[in-house]
Amino acid sequence: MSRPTIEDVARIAGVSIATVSRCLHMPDVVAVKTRERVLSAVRQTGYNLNAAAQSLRQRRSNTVLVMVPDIGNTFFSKILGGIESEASAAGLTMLIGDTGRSRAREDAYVRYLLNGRADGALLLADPQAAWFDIPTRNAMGLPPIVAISEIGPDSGPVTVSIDNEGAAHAAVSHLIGLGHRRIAHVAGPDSNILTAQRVAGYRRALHSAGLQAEPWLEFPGDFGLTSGRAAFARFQGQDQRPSALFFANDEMAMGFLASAYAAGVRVPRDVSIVGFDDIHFAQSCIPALTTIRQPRAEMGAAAMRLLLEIIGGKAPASVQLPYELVIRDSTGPV
Amino acid sequence: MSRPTIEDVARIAGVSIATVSRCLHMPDVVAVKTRERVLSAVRQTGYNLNAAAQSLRQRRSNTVLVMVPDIGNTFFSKILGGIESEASAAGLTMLIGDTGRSRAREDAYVRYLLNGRADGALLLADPQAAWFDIPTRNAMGLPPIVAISEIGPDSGPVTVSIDNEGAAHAAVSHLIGLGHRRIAHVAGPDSNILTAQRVAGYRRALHSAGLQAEPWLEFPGDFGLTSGRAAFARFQGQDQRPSALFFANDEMAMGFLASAYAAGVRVPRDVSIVGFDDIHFAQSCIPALTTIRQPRAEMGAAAMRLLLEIIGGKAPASVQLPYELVIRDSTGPV
DNA sequence: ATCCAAAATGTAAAGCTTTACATTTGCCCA
DNA sequence: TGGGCAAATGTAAAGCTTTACATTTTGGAT
Repeated sequence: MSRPTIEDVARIAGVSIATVSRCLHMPDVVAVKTRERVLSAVRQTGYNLNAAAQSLRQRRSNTVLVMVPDIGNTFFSKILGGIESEASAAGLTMLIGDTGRSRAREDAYVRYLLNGRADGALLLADPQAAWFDIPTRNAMGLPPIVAISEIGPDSGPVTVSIDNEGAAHAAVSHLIGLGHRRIAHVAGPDSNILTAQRVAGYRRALHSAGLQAEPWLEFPGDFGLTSGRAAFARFQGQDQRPSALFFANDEMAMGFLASAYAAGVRVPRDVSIVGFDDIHFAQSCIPALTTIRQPRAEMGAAAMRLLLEIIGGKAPASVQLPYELVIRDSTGPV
Repeated sequence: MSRPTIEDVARIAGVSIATVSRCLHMPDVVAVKTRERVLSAVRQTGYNLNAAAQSLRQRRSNTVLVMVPDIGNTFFSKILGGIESEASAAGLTMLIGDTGRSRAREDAYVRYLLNGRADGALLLADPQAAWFDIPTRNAMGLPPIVAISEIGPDSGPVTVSIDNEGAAHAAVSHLIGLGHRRIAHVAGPDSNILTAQRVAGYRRALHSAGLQAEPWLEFPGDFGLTSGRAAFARFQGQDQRPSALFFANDEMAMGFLASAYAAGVRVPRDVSIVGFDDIHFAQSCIPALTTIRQPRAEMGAAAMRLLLEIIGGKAPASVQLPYELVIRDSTGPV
């Protein structure tokens, strides 16, 4: 015996399939007595809607897909929480696709969208392929998309972001305010759109203070723990060590802290550290990390709301949310 | 103009819809010339399969749902990686549902399964509701399920796990081997099935060494940073401080480390610390954390393979994978 | 040229639901 | 009792694909 269908329910309840369908979706238009009979038949048969048939008929799936570049990156989790709450409030199921920054996986999820399995998508990272610019997307018939944070502005989708350049500026200005003059920056990967913005903010802050931006004070990085450790090695090896470092994310700062501790370099006495993101563990770093907090839950929620608007036929503008400099124990006077 | 259908493609290519379908799924049975014509028509129209129709007809969705209790918990990410690689090798798309340990969300994903949107599910946590025992599941007509780690054994699904009791035993024995005699355990939440297993291993290790398991050495915890900090407060306040603590997970150990550092208590000189899980940040704790590594990617992969077997009609047995004690810098002699 | 088997293609049904429209039922009032 | 209107229910089509089976085409052998 295979899955019961709406027809089985109808037969048992002694009504037509239309009435069963109405019982399930618009219960108030069917007579109370009938409704009871139908619902009891539903229980009796253990009936469940066939989502494929429903979705085929309704031409929508009541699902939203969130494409995450790396689910292991703690930065994304709170964003997902924000998305989920808005999505479920709107009756949509949120599903997460982890692209692992791989082209193949990304393509798999794009196909998912193209096949109509989701009514829209939220992008948490710059895609590998260029399928997200508006003309291409329309040509492909892709459902609407909203990007969060890591995406280029040109002809791309509606976006939720913070002022990364301004935030970097604020972080570095904080260091300057503490008397630091030789301040290094550990950047993100070149491929990431945020990298350039944060570098720009770093440089501008230096300039505002009459300082020179020196190439040898700009360290490469890739957002990973290891590149934080590498940054420490480079820091150690320099003749004129910077008295402070601004990291493009918290994870790299944590890698640096671990290496510094192991080498007996004290933070913030010997060197001040500022991170970016305020991830979960930032408060429990040793020492607790000064960083830039992004309103992650709110970013997710805002993106989901934008997506719902687009699905509803509107054409909302991109949104920029406020960041916050969270001063903890990893920064101090020179 | 709405989405092109297979019929549009057929018309343009001058063939029947059956041929188009065959071109897409069994290209070798159609003549080369025809195939070319069809594929060009596909490109021309920008045709994409309608997943709903396909799934309706085929009675499967080529999707596997992974239910995660808390996507922000870094413990899960590598498991997901393992699942993904096996899933995509089998032509399935992996989707993640974050239940947030909330009953409502969990129900939403169960409904997702019941509606036939996924061909099977992987459970990364003990469900809130009791829908996963085999009789209930069969009665509901749920697709097959495999659980990873955090699930009770009774009448539940096929499971992939490690020997938690043995691992806890190994961790505590390591401390005993270093000369520790007063060893505390910071447990997980009571609701979690793993908690009891790890407590049991802790107690057994003490007994094996002729030590007494004392209630005042068993601290409560909830796997969060904060309960690690609370454990430190309790540790501080005790007359006879333990010389070592075994934590039921790394995150709590990290909370403890942060508080200890702030209070000037040195690890491992003043107190030795062992965690559990070997999460990403464990190697960059200060000091680097001695912990139990679970083969997370392999656990995910194994679970996915089991699920595929069940889908394929077999009835595989549960699997237990080896753990490993990773000794770093947070443990030392008394 | 004819015939046959194999290859290629076509036809049509099935899969399950939603929904516009048609029909029936129930109720109130005259 | 009958008429009329609203409420309740039913009928049937549409949504798009896969696939068993039927039919046509191809190509080779005689």
